[in-house]
Amino acid sequence: MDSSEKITEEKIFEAAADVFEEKGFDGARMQEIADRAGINKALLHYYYRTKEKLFDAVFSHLAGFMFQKLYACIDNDLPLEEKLKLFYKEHIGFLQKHPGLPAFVVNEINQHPERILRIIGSEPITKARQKLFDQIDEEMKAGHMRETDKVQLLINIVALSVFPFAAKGIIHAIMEEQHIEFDDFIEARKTELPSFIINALKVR
Amino acid sequence: MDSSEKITEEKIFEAAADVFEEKGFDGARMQEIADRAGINKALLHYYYRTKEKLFDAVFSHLAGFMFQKLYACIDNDLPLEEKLKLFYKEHIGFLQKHPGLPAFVVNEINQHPERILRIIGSEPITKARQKLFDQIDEEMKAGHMRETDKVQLLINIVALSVFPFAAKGIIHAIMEEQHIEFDDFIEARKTELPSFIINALKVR
DNA sequence: CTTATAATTAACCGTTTGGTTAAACCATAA
DNA sequence: TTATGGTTTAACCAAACGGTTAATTATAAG
Repeated sequence: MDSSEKITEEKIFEAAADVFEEKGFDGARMQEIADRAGINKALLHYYYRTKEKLFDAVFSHLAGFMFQKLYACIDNDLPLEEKLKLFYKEHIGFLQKHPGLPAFVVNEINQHPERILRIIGSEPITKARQKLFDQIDEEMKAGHMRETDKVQLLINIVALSVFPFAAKGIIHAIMEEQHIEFDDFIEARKTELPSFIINALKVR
Repeated sequence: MDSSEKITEEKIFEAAADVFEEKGFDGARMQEIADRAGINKALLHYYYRTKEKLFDAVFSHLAGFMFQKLYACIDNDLPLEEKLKLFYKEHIGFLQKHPGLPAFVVNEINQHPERILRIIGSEPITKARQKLFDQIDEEMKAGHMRETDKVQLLINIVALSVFPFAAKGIIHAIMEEQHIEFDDFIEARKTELPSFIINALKVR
């Protein structure tokens, strides 16, 4: 066997990730995963005993990947304004490279909410979130921003970048009607969103 | 037959709507729809020949319903500030009554984008959207709000109300960790979001 | 080379799935 | 009373599905 080839287990995992992300758990077929991995269907069950086990491996990897990247974009010591600018640049950049990820993760969690608990409660993510909350508290106390509910604000920030990807089918259709390229629309948000949020938080 | 009973076709349609909304097209089973409608499975195929046809009927009804309600909340002659306050009150109120709708519609469109075209391009919806765009243009020209991309703004407005429902599984988990009730979090957004947007649009 | 073990396959299996069929039911009107 | 036509059912069907089995091939150690 060519040693430069990917090992079988890895090929299976990657094919499974592609198929699950495209079609979801219910729509995915073990046969298609085997075909895309270029192997026999029985080999799937040799490495990952059941569809559920294979899915679990793929899902926790992808969901963990997504949340880890999200919070990594927040986890720095910049002042809030700079943090927001960097966040949307990096986070939207990440989503551009993985445009199908939000819809997949969001949907599978909606149908099996228990799957999220390990991931969202994990140590580094909890810490990054707390750090952001502390920073917001400080800047509010210092009078640099108007009084705001921290949790509401966090959800607002994330909703604005993630929603167009989670609802990509709809947004794409609307863009078509407005004669705008989806990619251009997204690219513009990297600078549009920071100023939108910063304005919303200004004291007056 | 008791004439006060719902006619069979309607019972089927409602059961199908429930099951499809809960499990999606791939996860839904014709047998379960029949069971919930209290009828024989063959009767499904008597009224709606195939699963696809039944799904199409349900989906276009639900998706049309959702978009129609969304745009109805915008379609009035109030000034922008008042319009936003009323919009979030009414639209979030609607979503509270149908919390599973966004996730269902968003997901099914992602997997079959062609399904959306009829709905989003329909006459009344196009008109309501154009009306909002005209109003934004006027208020910008009059100097009542800062220069903003209209399409970006529309998506921002909708993202903030819809996202927590489309990603309900995730948001619910985050709320649990923060010891907040999902319903309270949503209720607060009815007033939180208008002031957030209005602030973001203020000239200075 | 021999042998034990791991990887891989073709063929198969039981169950579930969407869908069909033929007969029964039932209101209605001639 | 009975013919009629829409409605409902039990039983059935072929295909697709996730998963298993038993045999074959590759790998490496003694």
